[in-house]
Amino acid sequence: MAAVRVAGKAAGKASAQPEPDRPADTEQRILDAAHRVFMARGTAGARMQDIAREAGVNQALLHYYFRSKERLAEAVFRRATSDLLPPLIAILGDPRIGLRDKVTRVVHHEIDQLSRTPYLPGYLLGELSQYPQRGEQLIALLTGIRPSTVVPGVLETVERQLRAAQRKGEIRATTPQDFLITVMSMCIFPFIARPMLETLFQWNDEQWTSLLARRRRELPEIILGALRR
Amino acid sequence: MAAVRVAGKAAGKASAQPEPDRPADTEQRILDAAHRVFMARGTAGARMQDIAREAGVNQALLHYYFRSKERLAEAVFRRATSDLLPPLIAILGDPRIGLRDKVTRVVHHEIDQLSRTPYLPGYLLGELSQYPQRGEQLIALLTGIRPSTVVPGVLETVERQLRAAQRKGEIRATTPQDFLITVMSMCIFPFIARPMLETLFQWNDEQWTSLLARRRRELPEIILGALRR
DNA sequence: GTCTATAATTTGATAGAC
DNA sequence: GTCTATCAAATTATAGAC
Repeated sequence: MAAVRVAGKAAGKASAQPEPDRPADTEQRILDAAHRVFMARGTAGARMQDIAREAGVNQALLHYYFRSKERLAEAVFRRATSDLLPPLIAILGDPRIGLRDKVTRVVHHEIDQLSRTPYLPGYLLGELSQYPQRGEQLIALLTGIRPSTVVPGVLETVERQLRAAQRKGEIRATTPQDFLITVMSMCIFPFIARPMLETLFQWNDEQWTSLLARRRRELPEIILGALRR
Repeated sequence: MAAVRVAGKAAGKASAQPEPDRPADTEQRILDAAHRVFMARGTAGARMQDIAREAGVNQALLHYYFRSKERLAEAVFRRATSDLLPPLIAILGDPRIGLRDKVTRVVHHEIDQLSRTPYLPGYLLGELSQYPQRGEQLIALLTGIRPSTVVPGVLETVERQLRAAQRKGEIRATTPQDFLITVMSMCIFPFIARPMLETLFQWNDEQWTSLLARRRRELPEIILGALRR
């Protein structure tokens, strides 16, 4: 069924380890390889054999370290969300950062991050819609263990700032949820839709790069404009 | 690996056919069933056996009508894009519809359509990132056969309208591609991100419905606000 | 820890009766 | 056209040597 190729970086030494290039931490090598394969093909489409080849080991080692494909999938999902969400929450939840500055920083952070890991959002959202257990995993990750106070905290902070700006007549009335959805939509959607956009608009890589640079620059004003009354 | 359940409507008579509820056109029943299963689990995660059960026939019949899973996947993809894109193009490409009206109509159409088929965008964009051949299928569908003039036509029309509005000082300078990406981001992203939003915000169905109604009402103004200089 | 070989299961596809 | 039975290949997982 002719699927996409996995992004190269065959035996790249991503992490830090003494050895010139060989062993490095095997478990880490496997996790890195799994990350790439799961990102590119999704959990259902990923093959243990491909991950083994990508990691430069045999398939049995995958089971030695991770027991089963499901466990490996969980580990990859955990790492993916850890890479993406905490920095975002740190910015959004910081009450010392004003609204305008906050929007700018989030836009820049998201576009920079996703430029490096373009498959990430499609993978994450696909996982969340296809496997209900990932939702619980997400919650668990955000909290340590118990029902989250992290997100409510962020929402409260943002709400306070929105209300203040609204009182000053700078923006229309809106909920923090709507605000966050707007910001995320504008930042993330183009990455998920990239193949469609390239097809519809007959774009090459250069035009894509140019779009990203333009939106990185203009999105903060566009989003703030969308909030004005 | 515990995947999502396929949306019910077990033997629902979606199309038009004389028979009370039984045979109906078998090929159509299979395609409907395949549509539901592919939407919910993606092509890689879909199982021919599940589709057969969903259609109330045996697995051999699937091959009798569609030859292979790949062919069936193509048929589903074709139908999905046919449902989604042409109406959108009809609105966007119509030069008689003014910019403001156009945004409103697109927002309403998209949110109404996706409320009925919430899996559609996630499925489509997932397919397009995972199987390069879908891009060509998409092009072929938009044109009949040869390199498309449909999308360029839409872009030209929209660009003319954007330029006119810009000359009148109503909006900032922007490309039709940026404009369309903004509109699509705002309409489509929440549907792809729904499981994440429900998890992060601890939402139930009612709160989701309420969000959709609110955004259906407010998005046109928000988007037009985003365009203002 | 890592390998080779192989088991066990799943899954797409076909043969052939009706 | 539709079914049952079955095949062949793919894929996850394990046994056991080194």
